[in-house]
Parts: sequence; C-alpha cells; structure tokens
Amino acid sequence: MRELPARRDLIREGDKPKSVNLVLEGWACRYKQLPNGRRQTVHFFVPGDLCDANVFILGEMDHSIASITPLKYAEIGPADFEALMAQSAEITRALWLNELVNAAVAREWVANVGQRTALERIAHVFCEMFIRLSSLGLSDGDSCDWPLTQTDLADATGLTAVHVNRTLQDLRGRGLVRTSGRRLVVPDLDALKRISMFNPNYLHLNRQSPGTR
Amino acid sequence: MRELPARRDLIREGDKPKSVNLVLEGWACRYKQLPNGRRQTVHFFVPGDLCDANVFILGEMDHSIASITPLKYAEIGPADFEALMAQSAEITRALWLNELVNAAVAREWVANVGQRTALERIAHVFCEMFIRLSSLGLSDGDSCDWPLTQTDLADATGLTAVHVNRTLQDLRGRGLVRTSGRRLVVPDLDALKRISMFNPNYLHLNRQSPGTR
DNA sequence: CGTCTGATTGAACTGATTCAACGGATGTGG
DNA sequence: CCACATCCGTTGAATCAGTTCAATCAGACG
Repeated sequence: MRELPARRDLIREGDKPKSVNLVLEGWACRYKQLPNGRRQTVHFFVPGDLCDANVFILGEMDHSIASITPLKYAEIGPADFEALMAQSAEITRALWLNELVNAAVAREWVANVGQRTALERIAHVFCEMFIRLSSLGLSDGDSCDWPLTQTDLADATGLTAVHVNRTLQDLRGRGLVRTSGRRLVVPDLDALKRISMFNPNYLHLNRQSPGTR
Repeated sequence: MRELPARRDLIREGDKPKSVNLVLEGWACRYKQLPNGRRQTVHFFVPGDLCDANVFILGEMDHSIASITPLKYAEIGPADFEALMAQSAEITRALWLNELVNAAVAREWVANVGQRTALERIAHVFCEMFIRLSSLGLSDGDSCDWPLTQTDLADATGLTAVHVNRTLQDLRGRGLVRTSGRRLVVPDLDALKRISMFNPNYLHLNRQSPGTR
C-alpha cells in the first residue's frame, strides 16, 4: 500500500517494472512523451484499475504512469502476482480480460484521435469516463468526479488546451455537459453518446465480473 | 488453413469470434469504422502475426480485420488454443507477451496520430513496419515488401489520401524513402528514425523468442 | 495581500482538408 | 487487339479546423 501526491510520476518510461499497481483511490494516467516535448495521454486510471498487469514479462516500460490526483495504490510484487495467477483459472481469465480490454481501449483511442473532430473527441472522453465510473458504482446519477484539467484533456485528445477550452464552451452551450469544480454533470448521456459516436462495446463491460475490479 | 483474396473482411466488428488467426502469408489490418463512415486502421498484420489471441474471452469483436493482400492464414479454434496454452508455461508466456506488445503498439499509435505531424506520422509507420519485418527476416537489406496504397497509409495515420500523397513526395524529396511498385526502400533508417522520433522500445523485440513468431 | 495554477479571450496564422479533375497502369470482355 | 472500366497516384485552388502566442481573469492558498 502506497500513497503519492498529485502530479507525480509513478513509473517512468525506460524503468524496469518491479510491480503491478492497483489503484485504490484517485486518478492516474498513462502517457508517452516525445523527444520534442509533446505529451500524449493514452489511458486514464480510476479506482479499481490495474496498471500494467504482467509487465514484468516485458523488459522495460515503454510509457510512463503519473498521478493526476493524490493517489492511493497497492503494489503487487512479481511473486505475489504469479501466485495470484496460479491460484485459479478464474483469476487468470480475469487478468487476461483486463489486458484485452486495455488493448481495446487503446485502439478506440487511436480512432478517437485519428478520426473524430475536437468536439467529438472530448465528448467521447466524457462518455468513456462517465460510463466506466458508473459501471464501478462511482457515479451519482448524472454526475461523477472530474479531476481533469483542460490541459489533461488536451493531452488525451491531441488538441491544445486553448482549443479544448473553446470546444468545452461549445459542449456546455449545447447543454451536453456541465462542469462545476471537480465534478462533471452529464444531463443527457444518450445525446453525448450520439454526438461522439460512442459505442461502449470496446469496454466489454458485460464480461466484467465483480472480481475483476 | 484458409485463404482470402485481397481487400476482404476476415472478421467484422460485432461478430462473435470463433477462432484465433495466424497470418502465414500476406498483409492484413485491424480497423475501426465510425458511423459517419470514417475508417481508422489501428494495426497492420504481417506473416507470423497472431490476430487477437484469446479473443473468445471477449463476447464480441470491437473492431474488424481485413486482408490487404491475398492472404493465407491458419484458423485456431478455442479448444486447440486452450490446449496450446495449457501445454507449457513458455507458450503461455509467449502469448502474454504477444498481447502486451499488441497493446503497446496500439498506445504508440495513439501518440503517433495525436502528437506527430503528417511527415513524422508517415515516417513512423515506415519505421515500424520496416523494423518489424526485418526482425522477422522479411526484409532484404534496405528494402522490404510494401503492399500498402496511399489510402491505406491515410487510414492508418488519420490523414487524407491527398495529404499522404503530398507528404510522401516530401519524404521522397528528402531521400528518406523510395517506393517502387510494391517495394519500400529505406536508404537511411537512422535518418528516418530521427525524423519520426522513432523509439523501438514499444516493440519489445529483444524479448521476442523465435517461438513467438 | 502576493503568488500560483487553471480557465478564458483575441487575432493572426498554418497544416491539413475538400472537391474536382486528370494521368497512368492494369485488367477484361468482345 | 481494341474499347472500356477500374484502381491508384497526382495536381490545383479554396477553405477550414485547430494552433500559436500573448494577455487577462478568477479562484485557492499560505
């Protein structure tokens, strides 16, 4: 069990991973940084998410993980992790599922950044996070926690913070989202899904057993 | 063992996957199509690649797979696949590695499409494919097979075919690549890597045992 | 209070798109 | 062997979505 303040690296690209991390409280992100300084966030982690199951199969990290909010997480060492895998076929299956969903999310993000307009991209991120949080029981009706700054959103969508700001105003103007402080309100999820062409199939939520979380 | 002509869907989004496919000859791609018709390619498969290891854990496909060239591939049913997994820890490990690398590639593509310029993106695709093919012994000195049309490249990079065309002319003008027919020539791989900020770490090639291929 | 971080605004600019046309190579059927 | 169709690459001109740079504003916090 460990804690980390907001905006700190948990693991950096190039490091040799020594453990699997399970997020208990707070948000984190996976990101890649190019030599020219530009940064791309490729995943957001919320409570219950496993960062990099089985990474010790790989030699070194090809991306970094950083906290967004203050973070509480559990560190699971290779030995414990292997033991967990050996314990039951159910758990192994759940870990496979976790990794397959991870890959599916990454692919969806490629399509998001590659094919959607700024408005659609941002709306898509809202959809994904709201739906993921809801499936974990971490939403409250039409609202959920929202610790992301506009710069965070920019890094995730491949846009500039300035343009994210303008696009958010558009989304708010259309009544699709409201953000008050650290909270996101989605008055009409269906409308948001429609405008962002959101298809939840890639999250494979129906397959997720409670044990996976 | 099966064959498929060029430009045909092998599996479509929404289908229930019934088998794992191993590409034996030719190129294929994984793609996602948005309701508005825009298409994003998220992976290229070359001989030796396993498409969607263990997908039967998931309920339905969240993307499609299509042949680019005429294709020869092996279909491995769930039973055979499970047997393979059970057979040895080595194989299980190799399958894990395969899936982890797949996810890593997808993440790199997010960064590619999200942060790189048109020139860098296209150069990056050239680097990735040339290096992957080389590691499989499928390149010949500074050249390799290149069955992708400019439209294929456009779908993979989130650009239009028109802009890919212009950018290719730029790349050729700088002497970074040559394309003659179905062949790609990379006279100076280091220069190409430099301009595309290519870091091969995400391919985890050093970890790939011959058995994985 | 001052300082810091994050949100907001304006104006000029540019990388990439769009649309429409054309050229060349390849293949096919009569 | 020619006529025709198709696929792919190429070009030009106009337009636009998103960037850049720079300044301002608002709230939080010691």
